[in-house]
Amino acid sequence: MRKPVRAQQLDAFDRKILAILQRDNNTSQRTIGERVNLSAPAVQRRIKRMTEDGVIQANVAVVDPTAVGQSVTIFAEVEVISETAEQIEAAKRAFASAPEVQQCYYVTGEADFILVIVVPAMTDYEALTRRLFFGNNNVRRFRTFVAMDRVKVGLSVTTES
Amino acid sequence: MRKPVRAQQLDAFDRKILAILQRDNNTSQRTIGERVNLSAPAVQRRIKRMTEDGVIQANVAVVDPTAVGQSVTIFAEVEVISETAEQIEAAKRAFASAPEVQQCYYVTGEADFILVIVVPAMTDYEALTRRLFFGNNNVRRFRTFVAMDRVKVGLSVTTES
DNA sequence: AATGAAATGAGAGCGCG
DNA sequence: CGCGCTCTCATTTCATT
Repeated sequence: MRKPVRAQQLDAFDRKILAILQRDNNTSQRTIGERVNLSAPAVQRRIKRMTEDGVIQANVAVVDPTAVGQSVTIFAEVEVISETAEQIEAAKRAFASAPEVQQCYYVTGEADFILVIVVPAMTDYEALTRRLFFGNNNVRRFRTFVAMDRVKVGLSVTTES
Repeated sequence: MRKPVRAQQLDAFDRKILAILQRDNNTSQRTIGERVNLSAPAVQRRIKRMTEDGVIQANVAVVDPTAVGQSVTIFAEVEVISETAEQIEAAKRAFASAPEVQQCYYVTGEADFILVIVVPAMTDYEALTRRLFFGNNNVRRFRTFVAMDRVKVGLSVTTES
């Protein structure tokens, strides 16, 4: 089940606050207030409300993968054989449950899934493919793209027009 | 230029702390200390050191794209014509500068770049392709994958073996 | 109904042993 | 590394429009 996001309209204040928090969520409420022309408690209320509403989904630290020995980033395009609802759900669960899989999207186009995978070395990816792709008889084929450079990385989203 | 990450060895404490901060960076130092069996100031010192060393790259809020009217997530595989260093750098800059482009990777394989793009609607993506792909005479071709479901999303990285 | 000002309490950031 | 302190910041209360 997915989070029930009561997507009500966000006003200009909310959007500005989100823009700041997406860059640095340790910014003090007083500082945010000064930048958006609001008092600290007002900022506090809005952040709380957006968190409850699921607009703010999490507050996380971004860690450099190479610093923790996870130096290989890989994209994998996966094509499945059967696209029945049960089969798709099973594949989603299988992919999402692997800790090496950072991101998993179900897509339209020439592939069915796109995975973003981070592993210490290529041998680990090889092992993962055996487990995740060759070990899954609903996977028809997959294509691998090895990242040579992380040109831009982020989950941030444009909140201002 | 890229950040100079003095990638020294992280011990088991550091890795546990990172694992916690990647889930919720608002966790108090006292709570973290209890979970990893360390005092709060010790936790603070480690976090400060890892931040200075670039292991922790940022602290950000994760915002639900649909809540801010950015409801379409798209993957684009881009193949370029010339792969000279200057041309590649120019492409990197062009892709990274677009705010709709959340993530951009330079990859090996059947494509040269993979982009993760988030826009309010398909028409916005269409406009973006004109600007970014058709307007760039070094782009040979590109393929589009529209995300129907964000099965798993994260920048988190496995810090524990 | 949402805001801003003031008071309270928790947590971060120090130096100390 | 842990213990104490200080001080900033988050959080609540209350009056106001």
